Amino acid sequence: MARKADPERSAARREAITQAAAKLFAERGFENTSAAEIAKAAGLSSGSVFYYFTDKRALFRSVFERDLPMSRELVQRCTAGEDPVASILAMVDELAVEAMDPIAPGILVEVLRQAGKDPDLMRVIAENTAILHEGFATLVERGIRTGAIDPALDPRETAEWIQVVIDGAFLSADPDRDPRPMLRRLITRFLSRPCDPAGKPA
Amino acid sequence: MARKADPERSAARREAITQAAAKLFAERGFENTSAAEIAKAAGLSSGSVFYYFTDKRALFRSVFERDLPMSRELVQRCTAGEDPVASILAMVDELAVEAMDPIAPGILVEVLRQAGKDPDLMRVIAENTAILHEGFATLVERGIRTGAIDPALDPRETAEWIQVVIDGAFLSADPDRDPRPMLRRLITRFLSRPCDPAGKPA
DNA sequence: GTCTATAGGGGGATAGAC
DNA sequence: GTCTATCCCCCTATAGAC
Repeated sequence: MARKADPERSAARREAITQAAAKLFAERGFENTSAAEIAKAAGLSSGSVFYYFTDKRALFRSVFERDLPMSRELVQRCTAGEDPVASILAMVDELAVEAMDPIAPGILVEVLRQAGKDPDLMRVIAENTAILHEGFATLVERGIRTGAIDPALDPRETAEWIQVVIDGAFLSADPDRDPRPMLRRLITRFLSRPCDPAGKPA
Repeated sequence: MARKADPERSAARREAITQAAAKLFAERGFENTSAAEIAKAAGLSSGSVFYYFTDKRALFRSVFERDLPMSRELVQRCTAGEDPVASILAMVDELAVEAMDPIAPGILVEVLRQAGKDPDLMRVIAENTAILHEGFATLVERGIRTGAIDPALDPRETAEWIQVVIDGAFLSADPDRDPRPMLRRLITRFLSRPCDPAGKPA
């Protein structure tokens, strides 16, 4: 029985607003989604939205602040593996699964657009990118040392390009189509030494 | 000396508005760019903008309608070559050069967002994508027949993935960095038969 | 054709009751 | 904490003079 200042109920409310906002922002865009619409979708009034969030941009940021712990966990888990190339592919696979979320393309596009206008959001996004970048770069470097990855590659630049390909996959994601097989082919061959058969040639 | 209804002056005006709009839309987004700002940048009044374009969306579309003839020409020129893989790389190279335009990431993001809201714009974009898609698919098929490309690949799906990679490169384009070398590596290896050295192993 | 002025509508954020 | 009501700014698109 909620007494006062129930922090659980409060957190649940915030989360409900964030989720409703994510869906609407992805479908209709930031500027074309009014606080009133978000409030309605979350089952409360527009006044309450501004009780939980100082303004609309803060609400938008909350969508991505949720991702930071997930990215950290993903990198930590994947950099623990033995085989660097397999670990990279595991990371890519997991990120690709997120791309199959129906709202993924919309929300990616929207965040890129808004990041240029909101320095706070920019920081959140940059941190998320940096976390993944570090993970990929570490694994690429490790792969070069073990000889599984082409030593002609620069680890940081290679990490960036892996992210470029993933971003591309997010952009044109189709919930009905699993991007992972082709992503694996792209990345495996991108990383491999000039004439080696990739990883396991089957 | 311009007499009346000078069609040249008129076209130049339209073009000036379109160019100013492209820059501002890319930098600040569609909704955050007012007709007055575009007018000012193009050196006329907001009323005149609506003399040349029925509404703001039509103005946005005009930015991309310019691209259609360019894409057609590009495909025609590149499908005329002898070596299919080299032709694909030539197409990718040319598209990548466009990605080095400072406004490229912004305008790509913006068009993806707006295409979902404006069926007319959607048609323009779909046609441009289709033109490039046909070009790539034709070349992939040709490459499979000549034995230069892995026959395990489906031409249309492969064409889509080439475009995915290009879109990714556009998204994170940096005017100071030439994406072409890495794009070439990605695509060459993506296409090649399982154990062949890519194209020219040097 | 190009301008100025404005009608007309929408929505972010707040005030204040409950 | 949650609501309703509303202030106030901005912007698209048009009207009408020149």
